Amino acid sequence: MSGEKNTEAQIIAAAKKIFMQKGLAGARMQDIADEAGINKAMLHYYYRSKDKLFEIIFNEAADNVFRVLSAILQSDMPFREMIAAIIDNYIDNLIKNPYLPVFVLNEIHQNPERIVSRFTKSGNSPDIQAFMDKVNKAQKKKQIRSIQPLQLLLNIVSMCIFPFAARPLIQTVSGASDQQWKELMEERKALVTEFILRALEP
Amino acid sequence: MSGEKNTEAQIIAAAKKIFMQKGLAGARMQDIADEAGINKAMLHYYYRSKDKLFEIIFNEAADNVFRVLSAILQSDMPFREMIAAIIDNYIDNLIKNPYLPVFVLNEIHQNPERIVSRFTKSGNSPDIQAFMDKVNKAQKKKQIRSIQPLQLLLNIVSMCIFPFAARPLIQTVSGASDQQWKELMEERKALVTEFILRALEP
DNA sequence: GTCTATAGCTGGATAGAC
DNA sequence: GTCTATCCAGCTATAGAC
Repeated sequence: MSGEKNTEAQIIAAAKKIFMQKGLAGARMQDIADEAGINKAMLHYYYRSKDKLFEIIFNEAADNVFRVLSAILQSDMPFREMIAAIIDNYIDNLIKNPYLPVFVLNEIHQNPERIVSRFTKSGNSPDIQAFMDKVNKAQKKKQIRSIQPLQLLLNIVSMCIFPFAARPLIQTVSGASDQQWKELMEERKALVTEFILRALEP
Repeated sequence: MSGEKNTEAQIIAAAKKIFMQKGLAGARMQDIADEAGINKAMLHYYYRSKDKLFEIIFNEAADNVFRVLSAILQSDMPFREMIAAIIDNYIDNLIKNPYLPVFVLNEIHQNPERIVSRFTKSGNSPDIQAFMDKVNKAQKKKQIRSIQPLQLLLNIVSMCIFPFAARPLIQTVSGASDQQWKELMEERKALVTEFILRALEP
């Protein structure tokens, strides 16, 4: 009875780290056990199988991706503030979770059904319709020029997420140190917001 | 002597398909053999090991990613045309190679040294400096407003590549069919170009 | 060159002692 | 609950016949 809750949490933390870095196929139960400072048998004792353990980690990660969007879409800030909030929150979140994009993108790609079911399961799926309504409303009011809402949303999340997915490549190409990388991403918060708002000027 | 050159090419084509979809860790030599219509032993006869075969496929894919950029960066078109050309070529290329982004991103992430060595090996590494010079020159001429060139480049490639990396998620969220997806991406060529040029207006 | 058979190893999962 | 030992499936790689 010594570990129990504690061991459980340690396993989740270790699994998160390993799965995020190596993906489902690349991760080894032994890696996770080592990371958690226990042995393989315990993993099965608590979480039955590799797949079950993975599912927990993946769902948590997928929810994380959605949550950032949906929280903001549900609020009713003015259009420009909403854009700024989406970008600020995404980039902040990704600075804290650098492996998230590649992990989620890769596993979705390997098994698309996973994300479909997670999205349908509602709870915190982002309300895309609400976003579209807001864009259309801002257009009617002549606050922004005409643009297809889905394409705008793609532009926003692309500019937020992609640099993190391509980080090793970007650091190689640009020769940026880890410190410079962080500064570059911090700069992006204001820069991307301004970039988008300028592009939308009527 | 029957197959020879032909068999070799068949193996590469099959390996490309399987590795692109499943990645290094997820792919099985048996999958590749099945796809090529031969048996496992042949793979080793021609390419020695799984790692060697993978390296060939990965290098080809990485070069592809770089080539799109470097060809345009080497030409000396006017600034606005260069932007349009980068976007057109990237999106066209990705419509033809939908698995490319996730594959390259994921494998770079698993083993960053791979891309570093590929980039250093020159040949067709994109000339980032040339891009930066062009942006600075356009700024001096007051053709565009002030922006850090690297950030601009990130914005451009992000908007081109990310949607393809996130395709299953986007189709789920938006409910787009495969046909609608293709139309959406075709639309993006003009849309992203206009979006960027508007954001850069002085 | 191409195939079948199999060696040799890795890794997920379980049995059973404590 | 936790550990050690072990089973067994699946995989890469090779040996050897044709």
